[in-house]
Amino acid sequence: MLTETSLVAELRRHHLFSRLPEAAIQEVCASANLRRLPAGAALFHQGDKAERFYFLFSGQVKLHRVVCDGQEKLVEIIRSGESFAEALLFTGAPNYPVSATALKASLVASLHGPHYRRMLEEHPSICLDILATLSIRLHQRMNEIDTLTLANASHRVVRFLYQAQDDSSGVVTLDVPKRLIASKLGIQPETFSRILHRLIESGMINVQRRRIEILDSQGLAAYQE
Amino acid sequence: MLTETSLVAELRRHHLFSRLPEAAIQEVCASANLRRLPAGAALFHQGDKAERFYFLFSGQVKLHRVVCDGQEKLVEIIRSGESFAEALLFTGAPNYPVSATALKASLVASLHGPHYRRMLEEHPSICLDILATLSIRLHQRMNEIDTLTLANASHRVVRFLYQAQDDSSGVVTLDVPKRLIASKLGIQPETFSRILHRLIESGMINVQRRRIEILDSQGLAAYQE
DNA sequence: GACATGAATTGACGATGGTCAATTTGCATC
DNA sequence: GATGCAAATTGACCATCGTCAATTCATGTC
Repeated sequence: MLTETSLVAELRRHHLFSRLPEAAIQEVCASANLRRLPAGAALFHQGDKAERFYFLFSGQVKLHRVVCDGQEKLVEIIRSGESFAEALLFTGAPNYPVSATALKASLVASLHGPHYRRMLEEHPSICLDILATLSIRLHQRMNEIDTLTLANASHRVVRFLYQAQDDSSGVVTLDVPKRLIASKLGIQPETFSRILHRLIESGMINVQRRRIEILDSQGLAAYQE
Repeated sequence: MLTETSLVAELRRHHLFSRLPEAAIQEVCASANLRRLPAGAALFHQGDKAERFYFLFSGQVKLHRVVCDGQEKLVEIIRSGESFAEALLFTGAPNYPVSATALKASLVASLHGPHYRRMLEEHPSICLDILATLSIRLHQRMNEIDTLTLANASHRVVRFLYQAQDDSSGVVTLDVPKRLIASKLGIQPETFSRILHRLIESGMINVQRRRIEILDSQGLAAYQE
């Protein structure tokens, strides 16, 4: 049961809920739970039965998969205000394809999938919004696939820097450990470190802790070519 | 204008249209074109203005992208009965993110996106079906990303063989040239050839032309580990 | 401030896979 | 069957990246 008005108000701002009439929101909240996760706690595991989806009020959650040789692969970082595992509402897949773990202490709403789905069937106009979100995510994935098939690791890193620029200000602020970035790029932490170093030496970027400054944007672009 | 009844009937079997009332189908067909493509012909190019989406009646079409260094990357093979470029209906993206080229002589319906979208807004119940399709595709992409981040090329090939089995009969029939498969796996044709050869030598598979037979399923699984 | 723990870095080494080139095979067309 | 062209294969070589190990650095706790 989710009652606190400030939290419900935050939920309403999300596109999954913004067009639902008040009564429907109330009903969804009635079957919702609030969960507090300390840093490092697991929310669900890959393969678990998937009846619930989630909304992150505060904190940070990572979605990750274990691939065959036991290695862990970062799929996505969830930030406050975002929903996750909602795609399962529609596929009918019975299990989560990823694991979810809190990176920082987090506050999440756990929502009942089938319940929400019934709401959706009664208010189908929202579907178009959701379609838009999913389509965009599909393109993001395609972009990632591009990045991963780029021949060498340097290209991937440079491409990542481009895409991660906060606002074309030339500054990239990493909000997760570098080894997770490396995992997402499909390279080893050591390799990531070496490539950054090479870019520093050639005067293209400047790195301080988790703050990366792009000095020579054209040079980087040329490096990609 | 799409009039031929057998083609319209085929269109109706697709989930994008199956739930539309007759009148709506008629209207969609009124703004549709029929296009015949010889093998090798381009349907649209990456970056083109995206006002239309497509349905393939017969033949084979590839969706591909040109990545930065001029190399071409296979995104997807479209087979008859499938629609493509329909995700753009919802994102509002103005341009195609891929190019489409006929691999074999093909017959496609070219449908007007905005027109169809208006239909959808009037019959929102179909949206749930479309949501399901998109969600499934999202998972496929995630799987591909897994494949691509697997450490080495052999793993990718083995994984591909597993996923491409027609019906767990242990037979994989490639319906496109091997170099396109290699492209999709993010490796070079030469490497693909060598890995297949290695698998043959170790007695795990048998290759005749484009027909690959999996002899030792357990052995392959172990190879993956 | 000392200490502990995990992240990041750096070096050395070796396997993997890309590149280039030459050759063979398969397929379609005349 | 002969010809031409693209696909596929094979070999040799080398750059790249992963692995292992040691070290430094950062962060939080007592």
